Parts: sequence; structure tokens; C-alpha cells
Amino acid sequence: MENYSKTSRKAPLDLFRETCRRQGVSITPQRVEIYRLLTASKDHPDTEGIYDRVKVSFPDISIDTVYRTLSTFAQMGLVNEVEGYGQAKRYDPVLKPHHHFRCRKCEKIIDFEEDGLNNLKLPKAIRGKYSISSVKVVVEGLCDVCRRKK
Amino acid sequence: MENYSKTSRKAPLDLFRETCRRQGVSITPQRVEIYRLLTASKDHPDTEGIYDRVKVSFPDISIDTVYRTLSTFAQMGLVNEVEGYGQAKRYDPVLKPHHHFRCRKCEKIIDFEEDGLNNLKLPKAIRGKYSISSVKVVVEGLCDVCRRKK
DNA sequence: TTTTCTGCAAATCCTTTGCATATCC
DNA sequence: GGATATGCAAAGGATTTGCAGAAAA
Repeated sequence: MENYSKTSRKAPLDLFRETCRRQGVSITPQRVEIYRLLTASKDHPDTEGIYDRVKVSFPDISIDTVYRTLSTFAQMGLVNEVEGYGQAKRYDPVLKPHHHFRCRKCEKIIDFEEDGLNNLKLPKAIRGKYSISSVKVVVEGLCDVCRRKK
Repeated sequence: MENYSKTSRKAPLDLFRETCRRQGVSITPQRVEIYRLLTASKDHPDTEGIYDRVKVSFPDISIDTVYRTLSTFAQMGLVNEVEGYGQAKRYDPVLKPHHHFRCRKCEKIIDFEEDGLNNLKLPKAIRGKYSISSVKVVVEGLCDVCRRKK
């Protein structure tokens, strides 16, 4: 377990500041707020979604700044892009390896973990030939809500 | 093993024609050719890629027809969309469940199968709550070529 | 003060849509 | 002949880029 209070959010912001410094990236109020909103999100938001939220505290921010910021964060390794099917890019603040369930109807994404999925046995043809940086399970179907509607 | 010769390609086209008939979708020469090119592809092409190939035999085809056709095929279940990160949609003619390795640099996608990955144990929270239609493993990293360049 | 970022506007890339004509059933 | 698909052109959504002024280091 992390050794910081969930309410203070001190540690995540520290990680942010430290990562920025180490990589020579400026710390601006907009970026701090975008980072804060991202790490507080559980819905794997897209750029527009973050834009709407950040406008509350930064009414004059422009959406290209949000695009640039999210792209910068992804390059820095502060967030991950979410696998999808050609709509808007979505972002995931959870860096710990985990898996996704995606609803085919409402496109909701649910994170999950499972011990048995942490060391999947991959074929030699893959293991031997390529350098692997991530292995994740992507489950698709209908979520509880959409399933009922159907 | 399939009971048709790999060179004749009779069976895949039969599947195509039959699926079209069953779903009331017209069989046009453009669609036949696009389907043929797709099933002959191993590179998970995007619309532009198929467009370039189909222009060889249909020089006057327009790219919107290719967009519409691929989208129709996906809806019909004749091909699958490939999970990606917000670039152009790519298509996979392999309907049998399988997994993907994706190179982070050149975006090449390699199909693979592995017995151990066919019945992954998912958490109750997922299994119980959602109706699941597909489970696939997505592996990412650098392919042999890009790895060497690095 | 030098470098980097932001906001604005314009451009680009990918994809969809409306419509008249041509093609399929 | 009636339904559906195609090609063309234009529109649309998502994302990127160039640039000048503003803010960070």
C-alpha cells in the first residue's frame, strides 16, 4: 500500500513534479491541474473530457494545450494511452500493470487485476524475437447497464 | 484444418457470398475484390492501404466506397477492427480468436495463438457482471527490426 | 534572460454524409 | 422496377502545427 493519505494527494503530485524536473519539462499551473484531474479520473477520459473539467478552474485554457499536455504526459510515462477502435484517444492514469474490460456499446472501460494474468505464457516465437514492454488482457462485451437495455 | 485448397480461395469467397445473401447485402465487384484483398492480407491494413491495393483492379474506385465497405464488413462480422491508439482504423480478416503483438515503433501487428491463453481466468467481478464476447491478449514492445535499429 | 509553454488560428488527417447516377436483385 | 451501392463533393470530428506573446527556469 502507498504510504500517503488518499485525501491529500501529496504523493501523486510529488511524482509529477519530480518526473517533470528529471525530464526537463516545465511545471505550469495548467499541467498541474490536468495531472490532478487525470489521476482523479476513473473513466479513462479523452482530451475533450479533460478539457471540459479543466475549464472549471482554467476557463481560458485552449483545447490544443490539453492535447499537447496529454501527449506530453504520455511520452513522459505519466499516463498511458488506452487501446481503442479509432475514436478519440483516451488516457489511463493507472501505471501499474492491469487489464481492461470494454463495453462495446457505451465504450465504458473497467480496470481489473487478476493474479493468474500477471505472468502469461507467450509463445517462443513472440518471446524470443521481440522485446516486450507490456502484456495486457482486453476483454470485450456488454456492461451490466447496456446488457439490460438490449 | 479447412477442407479447401489454399490456392483456390473458393471457400472464403463462398463464405462471403453466403454471408451477404443471408444479411441482404449486395454483392458488388468492388466488395468482392476488397474482401479478396483483405483475406489475402497479413498486415492488418487500414482503409488507405486497401484503397491503394484495390485501385490496381478498380482504378476509379473512390476511397469513401472503401471506408463504407470495410465498415459494412465489420458490422457483418466478416472482419474485425483492430485495437489501436487513435490512428487510422485497421482491419483483421482472421475471425478465429487469436492474440496480437504490436510494435510500438513501426506499428506492425503480429498474430499469435497459444493454448494456454484460450481460457483465461477472469475475476468474478468481470465474469459475473458483464456479458463477454471476446478475450484477447495484447502484447506490446519492439519488433525484431525496430529493436535492432534502436 | 533564455527556454519552454500557451492561446489563437489555420492546417491536416481520418472518416462520414448527401445526393444523383449506376448497379444489383 | 425497386432497393441498394457507388462516386463525387462537401462536411465533420479529432488532432497537429506555426507563430507571437506570456510564463517558467
